[in-house]
Amino acid sequence: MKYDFNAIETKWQNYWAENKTFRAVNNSEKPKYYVLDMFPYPSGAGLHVGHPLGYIASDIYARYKRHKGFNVLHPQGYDSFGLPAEQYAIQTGQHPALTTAANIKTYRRQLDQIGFSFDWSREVRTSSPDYYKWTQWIFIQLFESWYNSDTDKADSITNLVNAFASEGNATVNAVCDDGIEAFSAEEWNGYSSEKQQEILLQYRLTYLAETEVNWCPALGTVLANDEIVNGVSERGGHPVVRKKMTQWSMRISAYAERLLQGLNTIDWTDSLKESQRNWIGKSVGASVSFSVNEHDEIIDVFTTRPDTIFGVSFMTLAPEHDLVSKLTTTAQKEAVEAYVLATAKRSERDRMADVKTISGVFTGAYAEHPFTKTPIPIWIGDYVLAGYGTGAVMSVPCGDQRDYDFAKHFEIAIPNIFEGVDISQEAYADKNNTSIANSDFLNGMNYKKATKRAIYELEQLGQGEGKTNYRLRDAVFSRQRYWGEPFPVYYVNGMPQMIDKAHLPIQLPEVEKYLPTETGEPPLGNATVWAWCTETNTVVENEKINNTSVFSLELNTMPGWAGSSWYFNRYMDADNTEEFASQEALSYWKDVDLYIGGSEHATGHLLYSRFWQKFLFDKGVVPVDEFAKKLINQGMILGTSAIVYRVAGTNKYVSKGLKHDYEVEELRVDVNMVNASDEINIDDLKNWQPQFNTAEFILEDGNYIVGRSVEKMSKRWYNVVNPEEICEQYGADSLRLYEMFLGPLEQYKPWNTAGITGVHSFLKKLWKLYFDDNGLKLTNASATKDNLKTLHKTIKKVEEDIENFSFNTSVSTFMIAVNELTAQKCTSKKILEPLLIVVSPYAPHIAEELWNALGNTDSISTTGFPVFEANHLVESSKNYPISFNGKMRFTMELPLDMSKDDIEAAVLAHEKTNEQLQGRTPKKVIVVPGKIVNIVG
RNA sequence: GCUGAAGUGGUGGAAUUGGUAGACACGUUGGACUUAAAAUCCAAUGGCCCUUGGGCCGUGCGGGUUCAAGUCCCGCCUUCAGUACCA
Repeated sequence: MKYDFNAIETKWQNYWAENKTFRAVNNSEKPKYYVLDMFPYPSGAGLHVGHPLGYIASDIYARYKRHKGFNVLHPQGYDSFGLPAEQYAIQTGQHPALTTAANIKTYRRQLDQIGFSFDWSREVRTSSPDYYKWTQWIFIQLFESWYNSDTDKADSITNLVNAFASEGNATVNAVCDDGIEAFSAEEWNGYSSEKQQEILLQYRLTYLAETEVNWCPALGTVLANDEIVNGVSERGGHPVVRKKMTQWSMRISAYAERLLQGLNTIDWTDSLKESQRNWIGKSVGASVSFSVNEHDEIIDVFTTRPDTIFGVSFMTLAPEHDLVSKLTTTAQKEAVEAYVLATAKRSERDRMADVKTISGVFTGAYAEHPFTKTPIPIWIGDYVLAGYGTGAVMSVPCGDQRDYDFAKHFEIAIPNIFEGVDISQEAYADKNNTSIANSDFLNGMNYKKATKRAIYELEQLGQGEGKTNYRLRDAVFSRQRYWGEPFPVYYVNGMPQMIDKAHLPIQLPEVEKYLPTETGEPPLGNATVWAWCTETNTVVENEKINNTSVFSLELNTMPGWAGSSWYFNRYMDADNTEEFASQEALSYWKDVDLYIGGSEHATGHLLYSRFWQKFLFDKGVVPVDEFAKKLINQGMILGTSAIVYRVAGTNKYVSKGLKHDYEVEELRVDVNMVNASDEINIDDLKNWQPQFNTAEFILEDGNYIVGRSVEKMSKRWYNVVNPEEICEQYGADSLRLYEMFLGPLEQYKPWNTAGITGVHSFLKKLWKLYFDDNGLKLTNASATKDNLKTLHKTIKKVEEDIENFSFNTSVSTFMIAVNELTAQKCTSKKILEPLLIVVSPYAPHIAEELWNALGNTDSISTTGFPVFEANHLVESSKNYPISFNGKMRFTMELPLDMSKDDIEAAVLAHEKTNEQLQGRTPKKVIVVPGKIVNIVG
C-alpha cells in the first residue's frame, strides 16, 4: 500500500464535514477551551502559504486540547467589510458583496484543503446583516451611555438626564468634553430639547464632534491614527492632510486607565503590552494656568515637572493654538502670521523628518508667573504639538533639552534651578541626584517633595492641580465609504437620533456608483430609497429622493475595526437572532483562552476590542472585562523572490554567476519556475511573459541561475507560493508539518519549498511503519523496553512542546521516533496506536487513515491523549562525563543508584583516570549527582 | 533617541534549572540499487592539525564568576521590529 495523501486527505476532510466532528456544544461536562484566530479579510488574491501559519498552530493546539478532554471552541469567519472590495467595485462596477462572496468561497476551499478543525457552523461575516445588526446595536448602547468617574464605569444616559433634572451638572463627575458650562436643575429643565441633546452629546461614549481629522484625499476618507504610517496612509501610501469635519467619535479616552491596568491581568507578549502602554501614553504631572498680561486669556499647560516651575523662562504655543491670533501684538503680527502659514504648508511628514531645525517666533505677549509674578515671553514653536496635552508648554530650558535648544537658539535666558549642576552645555533632565535651588519655597527639596509642594501651592492659588495626561485620543468612527456598516442614525433638526432596535439591521442600500456624490456627500448619498421603516417614531427615508419624508439619514459608514471589535463574542452563539449572544453562551465560554494573530494589530484591533469589551462588561452584557487571556503573535512567512539579470539595454539575460561581467538590471520573475538549486526553467520563463519569448540567455554550466531576495510575500514581487499547489504535490499534512518545522512560531522566516521533502519523507516513513507491500504490518506483539522508551519519550516531549508553543521541535521528535521504531523493527500495535494520537494534531489526515486501518471505527480526533509513564524512561545506569581540571576527558557508565562516595571510588579506580592524572595525586573529586564527575588535579 | 527581540556550521534551526554545543532537517560529497532517471537505503559532513589513537580552536566582541558558561554578571558591537519634538 502506498501513501496516497491526496486521496486520504480528501476522504477525511469529507468525513469531518459529514460527521460534524468539530462542532462545539454550548454546554458540556468537560472544561471549556476557546482557541481563536484573527479572522481574515477575504482578499481577491486568496491565501498564500504565509497566511495559514497561525491557523496551523492554533489548530494543533485545539486538536491537542480535544485529546486532553476539553470542550473546544475553535471557530473561523471573515472580516469582510473593507477597502479593497470597494475599490474593486469603483473600478469594475461589481457589487462588493458579490466579489466578497466569491473571495470567501476561495478562502473556504483553501482552508478546507489544509484540514483545519474549525466549527464552521459558527462562521461569522462582518458584512452580513445578521451580524452587523449587532454591531449597530452596540453602537446604540455606546450612544446611550456616558462614563461615570465616580463608579469608574459606563452608566446609562437616562441616569444622567435624571441627575441633570434634579441637581444640574455640578455633582456629576463624568469623562466628557472639556469646557462644558455648569448648569443648575432649573436651567436644565428650561433648556430646549435641542439644547439638551447638544449637552448630552458631549457626555456620550460615542458622540458627534467637529474634529480635526486625518483626511486622505486619494482615498476620499478619514483615517484613524493607527491607519497612518510615516505620515501616509497605511493602505496605498497616499498623503494625508489635517482637516476639520463633523465626525462620530468613540470616547476610548475614558477607558485609558482601565485599558492600561488591564494589561497587568492578561498573558500577552511583553512587546505587545509595551506597544499598548506607549500608545496610551500615561504621564503624571500637573496642569498649570498662566494668566496673560493685558489680556483676559488664560494659557493652560500640562507639565510632568511642576517642581521646575521656577525655572520657566518662556512659554511656547503650538502654531495651531487658538490663542495665537488673539495674543500676538501688532508689531509681531506679520512675523507670526508668516510663521503659522509656513508651518501649515509643511506636511506632517516634513515636520517629522526635520526635527533638528529649530524654528519659532515671538508673539510679543507676556504671561505672568504664578508665584514670582515676573513676565514670561510667549513664543510659538512647531516643536510643540497641537494634538498633545493642551498644545502649550511652560518652557524650562534648564530641565528639558528641547526647551534648552530653543532658548539657546533665540537667546532666551536659561535660569538654573538645580543645586550643583552644570547646565552650560545641555539641560539636566535627570529627576534624581539633585535638589531644587533658586525656587523660593521649593529650595532644597528633591524631585518628589518639590512636585508635591508645587502642586499644593498652585492649588492654593487656584492656578493648577495635579493631573494625569494620556496620549490616547478618542477614535474617529466615521468613514466616507460604501462598504461598511451603516449607522443606525437619523437626524432631527440636526441632532442625531438612534433608530429603534426593532428596525435593526439598517441594511446597506444599493447604489449606482460607489464614489462620493456630486455634492461631496459619502457614497451612501447615491442611494435612492433605504432604511425604510414603516412604524411610527422611526419613519426614516432618504430625504433627497422622497420629498415627503422629513428625516435625513447618516451617510457615513463605520470603520473597519467596528465589526472586528466584538466578533469573538458572537462565535459563542453565532445564530442568535434575539440577542448578540445569549447569556448562557456568554457565561459558559466567557473569554478566549488562546488568541493567535499578528502583532500589527497591537494598537488597532487589539486595543479597540479591549475597549468595547470593557464597555459591554460595564453594561452587564459580557461576563469578563478582558476578552483574551493569552495572546501569541505569530511571525510572518516571507517570500524568497527570484531575480534574473538583464544586460542593460538589451533583451539578454545573464545567469547570476556571470552577471559581474555585464552591466545588469534586476527583474523579479515568478518564483514557481525556479527549482531548489536556483535553476530556472527557461521554457516556463519564455511562456511566462512575452518579453522573455524572444530573449537570449547566457547560461552557466548549461543552466540559468537566479538571484534570491527575501521580502514580503506579494503578487508584485512574483514570490507568492500557493498552499493549494503544495497540498497537491506533498499533501496538507506535509504543509502543516513543514510550516511548523520552519522555525519558532513568533519568528519571521522565509519560505523555501526545497526543505519540504524532509517532512514529506517523514510521513512516508511513518506510513511504512504500518504498511508494506503486503498490507498492514501490525501485530499484537508485546512492546519491547526500547519501544516503550521511544513512545513515552515522544509523548512527554510533544506534550511539553505544545504547552510551550514550541511546535517546531516536536516535528524533530516525531522524526526521531519513527527512525528509532523503524530501526527497532517495531510492529507492536501497543506502541504504534498511541503514537498516532500524538502525531494527529500535526498531521491529522494520515493519523485518521492509519487509525482507521487499525480497526478503530471512531475518529482519532475524539480520542484521549496517551498517558505518559515516566517509569519507561528510567534507566539503571548513566554515562557520566568525567572531567579533569574543568576539561572533559572521557565518559564512564555508572549505575544510577550509586552513592557519591562509591562513584568517587569507582572513578579513581578506573584505569583511564590514572592515565589522565599522569602520576599526580588528585586534590579534590567533585560529584554532581546525576550529572558529572570532576577531578581537580 | 527610547522600547522590545535577537546574534550558534554552507542553510533553517536544537540545546529544561549552568553540565559531552551543533539534535532534527535541508544542502553537499561518496556509496548501494537501476540500462538510465526518479524513488529508496547506507556513510561522511563546524574549522584546523593528524597514519591511527587522538590533539587544538570554536555559540557577535572584550572582560568576569564557576570544577564547568551558548546559558549567569559587567562593558561594547551588530541586526531586526515598534515608536518618536509626548512637555
